[in-house]
Amino acid sequence: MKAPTLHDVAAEAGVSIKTVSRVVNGATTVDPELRTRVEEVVERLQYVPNTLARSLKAGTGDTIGVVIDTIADPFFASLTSAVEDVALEAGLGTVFGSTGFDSARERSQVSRMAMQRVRALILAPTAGGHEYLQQVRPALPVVLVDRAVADGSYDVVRVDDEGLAHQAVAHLTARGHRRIAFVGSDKRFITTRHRLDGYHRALAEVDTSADPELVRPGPTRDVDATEETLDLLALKEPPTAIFAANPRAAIGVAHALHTTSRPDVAFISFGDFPLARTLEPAVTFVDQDPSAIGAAAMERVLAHLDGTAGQTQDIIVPTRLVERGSGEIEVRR
Amino acid sequence: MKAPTLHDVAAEAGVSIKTVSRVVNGATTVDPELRTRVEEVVERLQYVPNTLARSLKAGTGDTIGVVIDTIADPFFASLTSAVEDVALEAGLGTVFGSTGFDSARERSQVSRMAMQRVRALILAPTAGGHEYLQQVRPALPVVLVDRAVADGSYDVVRVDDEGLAHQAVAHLTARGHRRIAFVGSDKRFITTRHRLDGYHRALAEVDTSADPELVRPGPTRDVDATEETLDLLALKEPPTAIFAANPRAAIGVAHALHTTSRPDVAFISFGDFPLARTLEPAVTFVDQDPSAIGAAAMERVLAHLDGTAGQTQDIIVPTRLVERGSGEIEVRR
DNA sequence: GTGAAAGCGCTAACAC
DNA sequence: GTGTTAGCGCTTTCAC
Repeated sequence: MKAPTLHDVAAEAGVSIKTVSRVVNGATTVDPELRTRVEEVVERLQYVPNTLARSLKAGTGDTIGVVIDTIADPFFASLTSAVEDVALEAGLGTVFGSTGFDSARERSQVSRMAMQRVRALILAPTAGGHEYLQQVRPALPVVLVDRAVADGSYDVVRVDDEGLAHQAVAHLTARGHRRIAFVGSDKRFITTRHRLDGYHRALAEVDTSADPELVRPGPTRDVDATEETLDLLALKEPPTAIFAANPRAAIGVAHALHTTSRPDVAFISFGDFPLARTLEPAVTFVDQDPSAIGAAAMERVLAHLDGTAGQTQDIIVPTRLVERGSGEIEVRR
Repeated sequence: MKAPTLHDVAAEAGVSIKTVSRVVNGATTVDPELRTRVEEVVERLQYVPNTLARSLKAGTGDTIGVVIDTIADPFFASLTSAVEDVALEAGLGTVFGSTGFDSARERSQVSRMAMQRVRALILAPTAGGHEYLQQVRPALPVVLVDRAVADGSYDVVRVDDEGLAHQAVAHLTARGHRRIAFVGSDKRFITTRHRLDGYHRALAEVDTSADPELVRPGPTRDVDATEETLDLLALKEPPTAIFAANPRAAIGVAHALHTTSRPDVAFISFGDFPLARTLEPAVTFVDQDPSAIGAAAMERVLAHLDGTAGQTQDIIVPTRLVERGSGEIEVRR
């Protein structure tokens, strides 16, 4: 039981294959009588046009590819959702693939998408090398999201990691904090390193250097961030404030702070998370705006497809620090 | 600057197009010398096989389609992530489309996927009619997730909404609660109605009928659930316990409960959410296990593709109630 | 072990 | 306004 083709419809309606094609594609130059006859047969045979064939003919597909760490991460889920919304308006579908933070898997996902002839690729690059991308590029516009790669020749849409981390930590130093801990998720990520740079710069501005004991860029799961935080609180000289470098880490930190009843520790998160506004005190955060990043990336893709992209761009999506209480706690005297 | 084809490689290597095809597809029956020559040219020309053409020839694509409310919902993000993991092992890619709860958009997403000749469809149906699905079905295995449609002839993978809601509410009545509020997200969803049924049954078992004032199935955003909760708490006879019918509503309820300092109100959520374990008291919940649903749905899809699917199945993924404190609060005397 | 030719479903020329 | 033809890139006979 195969799907009917243009040919089948044409035979059934007693017209040529091309006439059916015209009807299906809404051409106006078709005799009204033939048109209705064809439409009737299309309906009866349940004819569904085959995009594969169309795309093969056209030389390019009608989907755009999104390759990210994992769709289960709310940051990337929002980002991808925004990409889909913009893509859909342009009549493009969305395929996605997750890397699981593995650069070999990233390569295989990208390769699969290149074989599928996606129109363009939106990629959150892993920590690995990206020379291979040069090879797909001629055929395929690539827009990076969230982080750049060493080779600066790609379009990127991201936030100002260094600057925002600096702003957050300066927010804390302005309230007298000097022992400020840094809890991140994975030092291998360039974003974590940039946020760490901002952290150090803010401390340097108040003539302080970070106590290595307070710098924990490592955890990859919440529970680790919780453990790191518990460990920090148990130090001889514990931190008076904590900067969490991403929402995942922040959730772990928040858990530790609450289960040990330490609302006196100042706390700022890089990225919002559900219930951050509900905790006592509510969690001050730097907004990451994933959906703005996704929408901007997709707009950039459309520009490439239009041929209006011009020079390589490094787009910094504007964000802000939202004061909710936890970041405004003054240092204890 | 077009992508090179088998033909280009063949010409360059001085062999036939078929030999190149064999090499690319890893056939063993190729002269080693020719093989290396071809491989060298493939590398030099950056040849990328065209899946579109392969699929056209094969008559079917190599992706599976996932159509859900929105990928920004953590429930569906986890579900989709699990689908992708299983699909990838089977060598299949994942396309997704969101309905935005709109049944017209659902139809257009499904239609787009049918045109793309996805191998199978995993669908979380909207509230609208689904007669149209009958038409795609012959060509396309369909597995529903999270909720069924009126026509019971589709495979479904879901949890036991009625039974779990009953279990949650019975958990509350067992602790003396009789004034138990129901806060949902959208009455139009069949899942909400099933959960409401379970709610009513549990109350009936203790010879109580629900006070209509306490039943709020309507909110669609957190802020609404927050407002509904504040309104409930302000009643002359407020509820002593609240059952939130989904995580989105639960986040709203939790916010209201915490900002008004009402830890005395018992509370159970249908579905876990980040920080549910961190709040005071930690939130008791019924597990929804989205990733088990996604994995089971994809396994079912693979069975269809193997031709081993057999009868239509209604798969109920086992779940459990996790006691964390908020659901174990006894009624005040 | 290798190659020539046909055809997957469609659209874009180009006749009629 | 409508039909015929060629060919998109690939795989699959079936000869050699």
